Amino acid sequence: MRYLSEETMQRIIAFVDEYYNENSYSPTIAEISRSLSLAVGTVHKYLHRMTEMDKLYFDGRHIITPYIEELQGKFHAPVSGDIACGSPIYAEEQHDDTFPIPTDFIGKGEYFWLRAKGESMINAGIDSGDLVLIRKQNTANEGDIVVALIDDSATLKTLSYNRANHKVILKAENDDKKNYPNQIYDNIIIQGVAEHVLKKL
Amino acid sequence: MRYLSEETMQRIIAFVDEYYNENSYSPTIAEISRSLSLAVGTVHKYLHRMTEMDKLYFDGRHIITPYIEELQGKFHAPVSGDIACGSPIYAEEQHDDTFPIPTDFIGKGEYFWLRAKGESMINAGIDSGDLVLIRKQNTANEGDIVVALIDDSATLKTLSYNRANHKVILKAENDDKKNYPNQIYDNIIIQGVAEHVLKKL
DNA sequence: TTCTATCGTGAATATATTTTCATTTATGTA
DNA sequence: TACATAAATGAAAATATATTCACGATAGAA
Repeated sequence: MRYLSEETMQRIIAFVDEYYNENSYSPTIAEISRSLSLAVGTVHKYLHRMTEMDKLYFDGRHIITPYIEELQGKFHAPVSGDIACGSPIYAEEQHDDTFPIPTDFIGKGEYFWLRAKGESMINAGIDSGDLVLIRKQNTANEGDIVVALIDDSATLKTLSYNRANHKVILKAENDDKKNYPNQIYDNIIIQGVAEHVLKKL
Repeated sequence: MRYLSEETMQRIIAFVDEYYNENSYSPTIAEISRSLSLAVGTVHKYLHRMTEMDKLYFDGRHIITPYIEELQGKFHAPVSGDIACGSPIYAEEQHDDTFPIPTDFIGKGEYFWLRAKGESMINAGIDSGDLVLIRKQNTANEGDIVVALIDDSATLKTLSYNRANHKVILKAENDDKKNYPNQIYDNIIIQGVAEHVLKKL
C-alpha cells in the first residue's frame, strides 16, 4: 500500500490520544485494529508511514502522538537548584524533581523551574521561596527578567542596556539600592527568561 | 520462592521509577532483569508478589508504582471555569484543561484550578487572569482565602467570623471598600481553600 | 554435619505483538 | 472492457514478552 487515507490517519491519532488519556499508555496495534475495524497489517503500515511523515512516532512498541508528547516530557520542566536573587550562587542543574506545566498558560520551548532565594526581586513580585518558571533562551529583550550567568554563577535580574557605552545592566527590583545596586557588565550569558511565578498564599 | 528481599523490592521500584522518568513508560521484565542483574523469573515473581502486597501494580504489561501513579492522573487537577473576585458568577465545573501540580509544593488532597477574574483580591496578591490553585474542602479557618458558594454562585474571598452574632463575613482584599464591601451571611458553603497562585510576569 | 528457610537461577513453554506480503475490493478512466 | 490507482485485508512468520517450575546457592540453627 503506497497511499494513506487522511481520514484513517486522523482516526488513528484520535483513537491513540483518547486511549492514552484513559490509560496513560498507548494502545497496541491489535487494539487499534479492533477499535477502528481495520486489519492489523493496515494499522501497522499506517504507523510506519506516519512515523516517516513525522505525524507521530512509533518504535515498534510505543506510539507517541504530538498530543502525547506534549503531555509527557516536553512540558515537564526540571526543577533546578535554588537561584540567588541577591548575591549570585553557583548555577548547577540539580534536577531535584519534575514539575509539569499547563499547556494553555505557556507557549512552546524548553522550560525549567527555579526556586527564588533572597529579596532582590520583590518589586517584580518574586519573593524568596517562590518557584519561578524560566523559558530557556540565550537572548532577551530589555525589561525581561533573565537568568544571567556571571562568572559561573547564575542570578535573576531585570535586563537593561546602556546604549552609549555598550554595557549590560542587571537591575535588582528592590527599592533598597544600597543593598541591591545595579550591576554593570560588558558581557553576560543569558540562560533564560522568567515567565511565570508560583507563589504560596 | 516464598520470600522477597526488601532490598530487591526497593531496587525494582527505584529502577522502574527512574526508567519511567526517562521514557514515560515502564520497563519490561527483561529490561529490569538485565539492569538489576536478576533472572527474569525472579523479577516476574517480585512484580506479582508486590502487586499482591499493593507495593505497585503490574497487569502483565504495565508496571505502575506509587510514584508513577502520582505523575499520571492523580495530581492533574481540572481547570474549572472562571471565578469572580468581584460579583459572584455561577460556578460550573467546565474542566477546560488539566494542569499537573508539583508533588513537593503541595500536599495530599483534591485540587482544582480557577482563573481569577476581577480586582477584589488584589491585596492578597491575586490579580485578574491569575490561575489560583484550590484545595477541595468544605471547612476552612479564619483568614483563609476560600471559594464560597453563595446562592448557587462561587466567589473567592477571605473568610472571617463575627463571633458575637454568629455571622460569616466574606472580605474582599481591596482598599476600595465602596466597590468591594464585606459581605455578611448566616451560612455559606465552602468549596475549597486557595493555596497557591500562578502569575504571569 | 544436617536441616530448613531464604533468595535466587535458568531454561522451557505459553502468550502477545509486530512484521511481512500476496491477495482483494472498489473506483475512476482510457 | 481493460487498466491503473488507492486503500485495505488476512493469515502466516518472526519476534518480544510473560509465565511456569524444578533446581541451586547461601547462611543460620539444631
